[in-house]
Amino acid sequence: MEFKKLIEEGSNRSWEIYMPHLSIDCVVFGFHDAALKVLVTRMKEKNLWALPGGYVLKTENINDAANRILKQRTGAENIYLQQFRVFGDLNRSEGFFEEFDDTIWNKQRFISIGFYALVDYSLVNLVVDNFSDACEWKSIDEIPQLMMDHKSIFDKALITLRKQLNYKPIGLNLLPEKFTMPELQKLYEIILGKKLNRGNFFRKMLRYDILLKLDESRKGGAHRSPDLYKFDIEKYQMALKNGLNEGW
Amino acid sequence: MEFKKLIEEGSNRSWEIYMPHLSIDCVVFGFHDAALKVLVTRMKEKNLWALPGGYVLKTENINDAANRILKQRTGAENIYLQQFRVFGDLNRSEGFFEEFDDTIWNKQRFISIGFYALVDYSLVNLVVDNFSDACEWKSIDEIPQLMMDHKSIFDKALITLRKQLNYKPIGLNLLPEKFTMPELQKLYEIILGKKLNRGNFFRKMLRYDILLKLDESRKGGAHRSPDLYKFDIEKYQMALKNGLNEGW
DNA sequence: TCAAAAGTGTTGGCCCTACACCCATGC
DNA sequence: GCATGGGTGTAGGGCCAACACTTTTGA
Repeated sequence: MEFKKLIEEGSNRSWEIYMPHLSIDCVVFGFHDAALKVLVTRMKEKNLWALPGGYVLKTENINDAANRILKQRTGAENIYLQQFRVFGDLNRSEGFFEEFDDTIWNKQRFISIGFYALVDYSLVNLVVDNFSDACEWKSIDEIPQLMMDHKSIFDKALITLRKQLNYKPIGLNLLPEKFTMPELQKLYEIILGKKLNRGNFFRKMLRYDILLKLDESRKGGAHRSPDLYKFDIEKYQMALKNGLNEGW
Repeated sequence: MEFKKLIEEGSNRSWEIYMPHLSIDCVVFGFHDAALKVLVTRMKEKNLWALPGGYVLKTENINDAANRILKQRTGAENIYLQQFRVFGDLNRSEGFFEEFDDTIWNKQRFISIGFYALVDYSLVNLVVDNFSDACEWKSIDEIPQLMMDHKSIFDKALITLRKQLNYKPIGLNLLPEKFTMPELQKLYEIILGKKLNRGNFFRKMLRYDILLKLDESRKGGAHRSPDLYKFDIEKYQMALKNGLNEGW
């Protein structure tokens, strides 16, 4: 059984180079075809879907590890990446790797740091690694059953993302450089899972003062050509740092 | 040297019962004398202040560990306790325990999960443990120098707390059961580090609809007696769950 | 009776909602 | 020219800051 061998051979090396009992799981969001997508991989043999993840080198910072793991999967660098929660319940991996020896790396208790990432769908090249036989984008409303507690990691990431909409700008990492207001609105609506009023969204977005209107419009639709915008990077970064609507 | 012995003797036991390389640090906030306070302990011999913390038993959930650690320190149970970030940089403990053997528990690399807690100052009984010779409340603007990266853990906790004010109710765990509006306002002002308008605070708080006005007032001041309030626990919990001002 | 704190009223401005109305485009 | 989607106008309400006024209390 090739998979079993892979795990067993990887085990020794893992014990050597990684922090034990510590893992990273990433919820990678992308936006495509008017849908919010999440990156999932399928484990060989097990035929089980999982969030992309990995371990932290003994000589590596946590954030660097998350970036490395994502780069291996997607080729993308300088991704918007944020830790949002630790998942460390005792029973989170119950029933997995039962067929292996207790000393096997993968069978240990793992405390996993959840990161979520926002990436430009068009810039990503998915990579299948040794332990997986598939790596795909799935719409957030068509996510297959996920292994262990990965479903709840995903849920928590989505909730966090939704909350972020209230006080942080979003879109720079999910949309192409140039985009229209209706496209941006669509992104918001899909993240939130509900319709927003067009005119009000339009003005609210402009009031945030993070957009630059371009002298072009998106031709090709059957109707009036919408104006193109891009983000004012500096103001966007400022808003990311300082928040948008903060009360008090 | 007694301290050294303590550490060395504790080491073996720690390796046995705790998850290696994983720690918990708690930023415990209390409110007293019109000041926001934080719990700090002083390590024996080292004469260095630190945030209260501990480790996670191999048989224990993360949140249970945090609760246990806090209960040992404060005697308080059912504390408002929330993880807010992981601190896992390579160099975070650089220079500590240098005089010990490399195999000693305390000298390892630790990834620390930061929790912050809100507790009723009056209900807490501070406990000095084996490794510390002091455990005290310090005002947030008079915090002594803290060991390792504990200062930045504290900073991040305070920032998180301030952000929470924008979308979560606060006070249930920091104030006594009955309190006045000016007292609640004082709490907000101290957390935020700035003055708020009295009338507007008053009405905004009432609009949140989480307060119950009592038929009593706080006698004794030299001036008009302020009305007493308490939190409507059910509505408070609802607001905690659903947020207060959420946009979109 | 007076100072100071606590409760309440008032005003103008901004944002939000909702809906309506134009404008542009491809058929 | 017509349907449709995109940009803009507008009326009403709520929240907000700022400030003023009134009430209550102990000295």
